[in-house]
Amino acid sequence: MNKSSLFDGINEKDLKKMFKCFDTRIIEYKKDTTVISNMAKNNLIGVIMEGEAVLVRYDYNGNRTILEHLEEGSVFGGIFLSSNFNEISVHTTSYSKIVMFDFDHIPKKCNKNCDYHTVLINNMLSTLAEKLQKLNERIEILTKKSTREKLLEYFENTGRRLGRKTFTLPMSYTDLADYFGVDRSALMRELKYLKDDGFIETNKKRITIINY
Amino acid sequence: MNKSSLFDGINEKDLKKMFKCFDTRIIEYKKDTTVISNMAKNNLIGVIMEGEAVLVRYDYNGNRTILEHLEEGSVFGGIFLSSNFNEISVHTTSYSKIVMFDFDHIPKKCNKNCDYHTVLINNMLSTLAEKLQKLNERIEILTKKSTREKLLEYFENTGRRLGRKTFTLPMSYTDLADYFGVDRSALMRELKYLKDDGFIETNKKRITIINY
DNA sequence: AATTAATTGTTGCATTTGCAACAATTCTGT
DNA sequence: ACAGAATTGTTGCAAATGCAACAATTAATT
Repeated sequence: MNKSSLFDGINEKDLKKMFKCFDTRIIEYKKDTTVISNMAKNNLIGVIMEGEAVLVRYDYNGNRTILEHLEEGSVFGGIFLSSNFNEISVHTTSYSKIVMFDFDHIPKKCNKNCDYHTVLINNMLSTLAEKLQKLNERIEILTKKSTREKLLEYFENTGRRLGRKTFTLPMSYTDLADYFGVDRSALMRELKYLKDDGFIETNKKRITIINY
Repeated sequence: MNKSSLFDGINEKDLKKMFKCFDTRIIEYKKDTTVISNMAKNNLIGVIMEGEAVLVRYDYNGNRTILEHLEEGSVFGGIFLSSNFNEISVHTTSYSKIVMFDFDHIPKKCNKNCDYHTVLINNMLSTLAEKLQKLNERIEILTKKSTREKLLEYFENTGRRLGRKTFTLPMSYTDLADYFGVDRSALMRELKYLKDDGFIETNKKRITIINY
């Protein structure tokens, strides 16, 4: 059950103790349920113990954008977001079991001074640092001026991370276009040009980077 | 001297103790000095105690990009960056006094169990959260499709934060274009269109949002 | 297995943007 | 106070991109 890096190194028994001490609620949700709305304004931390969900945002037009896919172990909460986001909520995309507690518990020195507390704080630091890394990587891509550069940078990053030249995209092209902040059809077009120019080969969502 | 939010709530005396315990180096730099290069690869945390600096990045073409302006109190370090950034360094833009120590000291339980330690960890959590907020806000802008939308979003955010419709840009238009990942001349052009269309008024770097 | 929903792939066209180049202005250092 | 550097402001033009619209394919639901 303990798949989240936030709880890494905390054993089952301590975790139970902690959940009690933190006044944690573990809630089970059916598919397609709104877990919390208006998230940016509160101080809750949530961890997906089982299932999947999405972090979504509604803009003033009512358009829904997926900000993040949350899977087993993912951590979410207002603390990770910009405070001028308005309507942010979490929706389950499958049956899910989610733990929620108040962020304030983390820095507070527990009166029982539980030893898992130190571990949890370290994990929280790592979790925040990881999120920062991801955001920085995305910014790096978003600031590239052309869609071509965005694609190449993204492919190189993915290739480097996996240590190989061929890989399957972890998301749909529709989502990739959103990730790049770019029109989907424009992305497909540029993808074709990249193939024509011999930079990559593709087969559905399988990408191969060509060494030139 | 203690102007950084990282050291908030830690008094002068404790700070000195802490610096000793953390094996901290306080170094003074002349203007235009490289403080550290290849930063993404190490684990150092730096805090600007006095002066100003920039966080810069050299890409494979040797082009220099300013990633962040660091002022008194700013915190920098590999932990805040994406690991696949290559050449990141810090350059002073004025005489500066900078504190550096290893990040590993922060989560580690100090053997003397100094009470400022808890405070420091809390501050570190806030610092990380603040950085996340800033990055999220920038991503929000970067994913807008047009320069016009980017400008409007940015102006609205700034106006909301300051609680007024008129304000002075905190950076040059050149830097703003970089922040948006957009060509500078294209930004100037769009700015003119926004004026023509009555969305804003400008006088040098003074912007007024027009209620329509 | 059949129906519906979602994603992919493609294209024409208008608009936006980047790029290059230059003059004007403001800022900085000596 | 001056010289050089940096920033601002503008423009023409080519290239890239967004938008709309649609068919084809694949995935999901009942």
